[in-house]
Amino acid sequence: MAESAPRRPATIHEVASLAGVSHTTVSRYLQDKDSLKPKTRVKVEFAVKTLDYRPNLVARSMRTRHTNRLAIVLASGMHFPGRLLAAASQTAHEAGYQVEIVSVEGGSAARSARVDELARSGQVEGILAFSPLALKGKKTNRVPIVESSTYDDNLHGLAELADASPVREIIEHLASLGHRTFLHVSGDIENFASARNRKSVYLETIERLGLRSAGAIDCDWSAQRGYDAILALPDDTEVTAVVAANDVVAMGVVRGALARGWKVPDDLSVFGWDDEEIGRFATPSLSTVAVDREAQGRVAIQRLLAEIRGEPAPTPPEQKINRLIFRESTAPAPRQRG
Amino acid sequence: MAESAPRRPATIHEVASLAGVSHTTVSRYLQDKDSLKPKTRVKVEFAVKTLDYRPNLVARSMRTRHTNRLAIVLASGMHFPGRLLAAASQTAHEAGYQVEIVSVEGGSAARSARVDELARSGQVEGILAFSPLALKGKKTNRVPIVESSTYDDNLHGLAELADASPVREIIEHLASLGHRTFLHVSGDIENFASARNRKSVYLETIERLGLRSAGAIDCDWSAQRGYDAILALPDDTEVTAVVAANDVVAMGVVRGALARGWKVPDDLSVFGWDDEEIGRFATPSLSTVAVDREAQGRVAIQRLLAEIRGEPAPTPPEQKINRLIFRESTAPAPRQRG
DNA sequence: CTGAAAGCGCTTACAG
DNA sequence: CTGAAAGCGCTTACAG
Repeated sequence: MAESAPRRPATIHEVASLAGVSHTTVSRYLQDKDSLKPKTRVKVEFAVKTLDYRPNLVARSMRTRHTNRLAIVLASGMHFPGRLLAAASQTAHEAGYQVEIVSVEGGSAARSARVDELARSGQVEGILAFSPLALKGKKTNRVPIVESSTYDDNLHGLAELADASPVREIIEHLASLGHRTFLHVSGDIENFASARNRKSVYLETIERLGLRSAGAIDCDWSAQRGYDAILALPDDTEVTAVVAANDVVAMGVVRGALARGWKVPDDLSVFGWDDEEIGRFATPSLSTVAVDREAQGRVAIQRLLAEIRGEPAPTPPEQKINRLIFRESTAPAPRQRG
Repeated sequence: MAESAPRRPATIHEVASLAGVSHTTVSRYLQDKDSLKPKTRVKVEFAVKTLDYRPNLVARSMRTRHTNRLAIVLASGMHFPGRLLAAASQTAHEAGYQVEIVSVEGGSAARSARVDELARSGQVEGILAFSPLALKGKKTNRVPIVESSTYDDNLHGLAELADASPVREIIEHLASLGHRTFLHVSGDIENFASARNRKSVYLETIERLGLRSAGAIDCDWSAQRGYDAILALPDDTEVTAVVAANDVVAMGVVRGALARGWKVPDDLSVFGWDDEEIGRFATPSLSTVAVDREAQGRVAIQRLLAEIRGEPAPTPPEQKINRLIFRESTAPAPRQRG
């Protein structure tokens, strides 16, 4: 079993000596095979194959001062947007970059320190951070960092992209169905700008439309908190519609309603967020917001690339990133309450 | 806005010259501050602070021939086991390694090529692959690669860890409830060893216990396939229990049953896998297999570290990794059918 | 078209 | 305790 295969990879010098040329020529072959004369090329080709040579990318990076790598930073344990990352990776590849995802542990300070270190390590040329950061100190000496929260914040007010704008649409839709008193089970307000944005849009819209809110409960994106939020409502609550932070929370809300003997959507309408597959098949299926994760990933990388190149931020895409999907968990408000 | 901050980080030489010492001394300071005499240390300390110096890790790696980095490879778009990765990262950190996650695109061949390239790039010291690979060619010249599928396969028969052993327990449990005819909606058989393992354990157990199977349907881990599998059953099917590949598929199965007018669990029992939060709050809540993702992540990294160090594979942990959870989606078999 | 030389930013024996 | 020198594996002007 224990192969005695050489662990040490071949170097460019070994290739050169086997081929009987200088290492300069081998390097040239690596950059552009056609720059060698055919006879030389064949010799080098043979040596590369024989030794199964691959250039050491660390050495190359050191010399070229380019790693062609970007990092996406997530908080450890954070829900992982697979489709967003796939799209981000692909966009980066098309621009000649490899993407790696780094999961950072600890509190905001520890995470920020790790990101700062990464940004100065010379290992990557740019960082996309989905982990909430608290970067301090000089921005100097480090590669560009695009923060997704900043990102959300910057887009606030830009109707097409602002992460929170669907909240307005959700409430307007529910109001058109006769709902008058709402409850918001927010996301992790403390750590996520998107959660803060949504909450503030919720409150603004309630106010603007002259509706009532029974509260905006802070939460941690967990189903249990959604469940608890419903159980905490008084028996004579006038709430007939709940806007939940995401589908997981929404599922907890639905279950909480059932536990109280309320029917969904007959007695209570519930709106989720994320269009999770499992919510589409739940009973009742969840009304939700489908987010174009691919577009988000693409746009985020494009922003980062622009910063790296020193170009102005790219214009946001035309298409809507968020789309409301109406399913079984929402219905007209019940007569007796509203 | 456009800060004119120097993009180029300070080098060790600049620190040395500001401190009035040799760069050797600065390097020494980086390794062990106490190896300098106090007066010198203060000077270096000051220069490091002033220039906001961080060593270039690429250069360091080149010299030390160590990157202290491991890669975890996932297939692009693949469901992302956040808790597993968090545990894997932490275990690696404790051993002095940073972990990066690389998402690879394309078919099996393209993905394998990318992994092979990574394994020879000198950028990482080991790779943990959760993407199904088809590595060919010599194993030589590349860093250790632990494949999660191989991993599952190796553990097959090792009751405590084998990924598929809960299937046996599930069937035994359901049989004890009077179920006699089963349906298995498998995972992605083609690409995942774990899916293959579970299917074969399913078939073995059915056989061993003298039960009946209406089939083991290949699937892609999607709810839609679970739904379709149920709709495809004949009206007079004797199936009273379904073992689904995961909670998402199970949710599709439940919904499919409802669409046919069957009650869950009264007419049909459904078992999922993964203990997803959303399935805990679904109605009916899903019976499922809770997987200790943290332990999986830890063990996988430990295996990789052992290979890197040339040590024998570590002994698997004592505790069970999988635990059955019985919820509302399973019940005794209906009288009229079984 | 090819080679000799310099250098990317570090670390590590080796002297002193 | 500190410094001069060599070298990690590449690429890139510069000559020829």
